Amino acid sequence: MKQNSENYRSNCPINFVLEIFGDKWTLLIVRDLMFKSKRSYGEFLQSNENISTNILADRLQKLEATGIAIKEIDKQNKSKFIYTLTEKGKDLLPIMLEITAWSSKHDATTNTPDSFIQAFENDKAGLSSQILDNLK
Amino acid sequence: MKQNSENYRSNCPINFVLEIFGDKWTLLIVRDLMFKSKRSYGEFLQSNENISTNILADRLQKLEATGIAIKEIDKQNKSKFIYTLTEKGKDLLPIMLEITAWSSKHDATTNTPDSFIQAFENDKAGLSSQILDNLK
DNA sequence: AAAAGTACTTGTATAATGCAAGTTCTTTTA
DNA sequence: TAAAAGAACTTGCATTATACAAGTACTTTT
Repeated sequence: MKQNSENYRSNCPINFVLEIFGDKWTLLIVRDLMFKSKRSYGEFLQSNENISTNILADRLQKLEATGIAIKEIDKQNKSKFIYTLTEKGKDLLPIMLEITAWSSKHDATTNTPDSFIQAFENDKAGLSSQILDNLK
Repeated sequence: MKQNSENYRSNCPINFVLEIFGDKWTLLIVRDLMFKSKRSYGEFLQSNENISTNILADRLQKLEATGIAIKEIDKQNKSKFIYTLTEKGKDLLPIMLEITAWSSKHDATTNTPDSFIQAFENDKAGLSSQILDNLK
């Protein structure tokens, strides 16, 4: 039997993403890693949405477990860990861009910069590679 | 004051999507509406993931409240309601396609048809308009 | 008029989340 | 070199969300 081989509710690709990101917090950490150059527990804690410490710890561990981020000791400061996106994590960029575009269109209060919208509409590839370069 | 004007946790576009879709069920209903030609409560109930009746009722009401779907009496059968995607709901298509592509790449057990992957890579616009045509 | 179909609602147990406080390990400061 | 500070969690408990089983209301078919 191959159905639901890893205890997923189904083998649907939409469901697969929900099993990882189907909560109110996980994707915010990806956002911080991808767009805000945040890397440490303390930095993630400071985001506007106010994540709790236990939820943050849990989600970081799940992001590691699912191979979306890795955790390493900071070489400059050994009391610190830094998290970085794996290739699998970086591959989420097109989803993140489309989400941003959708919210910008449908949420009047979104704070998306105009420059992003312009770049997204006129030069999606350029925008993407700029963001990915930033992660190196 | 304009910050967090509608009681969102922040004005971030990623967060905006999470406030609507940040759970394990809501996006599955959108999937069923968008890709599976499902329209009624009873049809949504039958999906593989096994949603509970109270959660389904709650999510359908939220999808209406957020303007992503509308609920109407079925003219052929007045004991039945049918749900359809609004323009705002249809605008989720690029996100859904990117999610499908990501899962297909990173989940070995995904059931995404090869024909989808081909179309997504070679003719994204054609794939999109074919899906949207189907919703009319 | 009775049965079946469709869409929910309700009650209750379990699980997830939110909040405040405490712990451990490393680095800096006195 | 001992004390304080920084960073990353962990723990306990109250609140909220979800899961499961059962029941209700309205419409259509028999």
